[in-house]
Amino acid sequence: MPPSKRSRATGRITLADVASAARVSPITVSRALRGERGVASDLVERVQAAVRKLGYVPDPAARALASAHGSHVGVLVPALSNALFVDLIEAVQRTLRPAGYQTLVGLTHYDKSEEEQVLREQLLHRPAGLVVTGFDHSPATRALMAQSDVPCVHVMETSSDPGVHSVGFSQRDAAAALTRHLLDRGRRRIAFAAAQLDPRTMQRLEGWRDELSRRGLHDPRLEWMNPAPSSMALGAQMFEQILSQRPAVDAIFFCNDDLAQGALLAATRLRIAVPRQVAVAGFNDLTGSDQMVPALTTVRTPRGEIGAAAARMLLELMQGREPQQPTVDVGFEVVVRDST
Amino acid sequence: MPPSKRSRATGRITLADVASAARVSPITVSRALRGERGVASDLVERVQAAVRKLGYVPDPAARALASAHGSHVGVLVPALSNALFVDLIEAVQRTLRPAGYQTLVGLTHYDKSEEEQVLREQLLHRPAGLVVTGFDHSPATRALMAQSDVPCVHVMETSSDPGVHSVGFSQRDAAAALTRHLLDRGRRRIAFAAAQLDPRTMQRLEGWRDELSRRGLHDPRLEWMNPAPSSMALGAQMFEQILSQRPAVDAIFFCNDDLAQGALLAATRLRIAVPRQVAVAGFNDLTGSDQMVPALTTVRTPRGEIGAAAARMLLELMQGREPQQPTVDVGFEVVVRDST
DNA sequence: CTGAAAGCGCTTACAG
DNA sequence: CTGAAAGCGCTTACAG
Repeated sequence: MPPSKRSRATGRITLADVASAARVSPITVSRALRGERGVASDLVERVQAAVRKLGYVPDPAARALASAHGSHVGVLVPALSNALFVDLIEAVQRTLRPAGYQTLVGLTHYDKSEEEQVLREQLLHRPAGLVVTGFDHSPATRALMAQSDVPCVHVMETSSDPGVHSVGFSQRDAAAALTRHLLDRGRRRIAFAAAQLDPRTMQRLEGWRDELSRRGLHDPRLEWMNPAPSSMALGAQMFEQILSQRPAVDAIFFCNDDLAQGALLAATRLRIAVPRQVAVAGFNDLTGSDQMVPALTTVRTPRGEIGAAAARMLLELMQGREPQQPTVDVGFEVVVRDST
Repeated sequence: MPPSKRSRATGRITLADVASAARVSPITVSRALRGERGVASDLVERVQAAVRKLGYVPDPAARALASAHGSHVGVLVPALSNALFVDLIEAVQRTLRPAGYQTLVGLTHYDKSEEEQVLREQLLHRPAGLVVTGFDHSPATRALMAQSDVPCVHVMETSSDPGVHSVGFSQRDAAAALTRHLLDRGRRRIAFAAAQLDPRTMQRLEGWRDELSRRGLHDPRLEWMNPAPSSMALGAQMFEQILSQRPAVDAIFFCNDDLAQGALLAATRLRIAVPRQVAVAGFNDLTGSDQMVPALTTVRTPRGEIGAAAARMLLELMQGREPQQPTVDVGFEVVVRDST
């Protein structure tokens, strides 16, 4: 029977209905459902029975209004066009959903002021928690996060600052490890080719520099930094440019796999022998990298683990507990294939 | 000054604050802000001035509780691993955000019962509107959507059923057009290779069948249907299988670009001449397809337009207006490159 | 065209 | 350990 048009009643089963069915007060139902302890176990059972019988589900809006926050978590990432973040979000969502939290994705498009704007909107919706990419934010963004006292976990990078929670790995170490691999293969004129130039890319640049400087092999003319968005097409273009302007280069380390994939396709087109003439390496081990010809050497970055671990950490924080470790380093793995 | 610990006051600027500043009643503020007409223009101005002066922003939770629904839109898509849906979501979000709506992404993983579950959760949050992929839902899903009376726009496919709102294109016609292109190129033994086997893929199969049957060229043994998730690796594998088991095949129509990209890479690896020995075509024109060697012939599907048009249509519906057209067909384009 | 009252469905802070 | 009251910040339905 549809509710009368003139009434505001929603016809919804409410907490009050459960309370009268269980013959307890609404507050007790509320407490029992949220697992607050200090509720007699027989009452909890009566409440649960009534909930099952009536098919009661709490109203998130009412809950959000009455309590300090909603039952959703905001996740701020640069863009979904980078498959890295798609994997991250899938993992976050998979961990949070069973705990009853919705995931609200905010896209910053690698822009600090857009991030600030998105965060502002997200905060209006009073999220129960926040997952934020990296540490490079505008002062206003930092201030918003601090004021809001919404639990927050940073991902992709790690920090040892007190009070900061993070899950990631050392971008710098990972880049250094890959560079070391190229050196071990006998490469000496190793170019670094990057696009987008986000903070993590710049950390990879540092790792590459560290490793080469240490052996006196660092040559700033082999740094190819392009602020344009990363893409296969750009990788192809950079590959051609680098080889034509620096013919002696014997390896190129691309800061992301899509660039490297584009480079490998350009090599096929131009009939440039990889790795014989020039080795090509990427970063992130994205879809298709193992299918390239030759298969791409890269760094596998465990974004699935990062997402899951960050979500678990956030779950602790949202329950008012301090996680065992404020920082989780999930590591990385150099995946050697045929392109180096 | 932080709010007293003992008070429930949030310190937030409320509609009541705006009302007293503007010297009108709270209801008038509410009406003015929602653009409800029938509010004197001088009052509207006073309200707007007060809002600006106080920096007031409405509380979504309170709004959601008091009214029938929240200020967010649920978007149900199969998976973010298919770049198609990433583009769709970006476009939806770009259109909805300026109108004050948040986008809540629900992932169904190509599973009808998971879709049902996700929809159930979404509905609990009382979305203002819904964007749903396709028309193939479980009976329970259909019932939930019908009962909820949340405005809903279906995307990717179109329907002419009364009362149904949709934005998409004819998957079947698009596949037929691509098949025609292959026939025009002189191909006669054209295989159809598909993965995932979602409804749209099956419609493409029909389009391929239509076109070949019409000329007496349809051969069911050239249908390669694999329910596994679509990927470059699978495309490579299917390519090898098809050529070894059906050596006379002179073209392969892959139902999605990632499969076709994998096939092209396999061809490079196996030194099979494309398109000389066998033509390869894909579908969707995903990132990288123009970079392949040879560049991939495919069908460009305007998911950006679909997302934007669907969001605009939903905006109308959420304002209680009926859109000019209940169905928008955005069309498609066969993009001929070098692989056919 | 405008408003006073009631209510949306929960949880908080207090009291016992 | 449990509850009656008040309140979160809006909008609805009614009346004028």
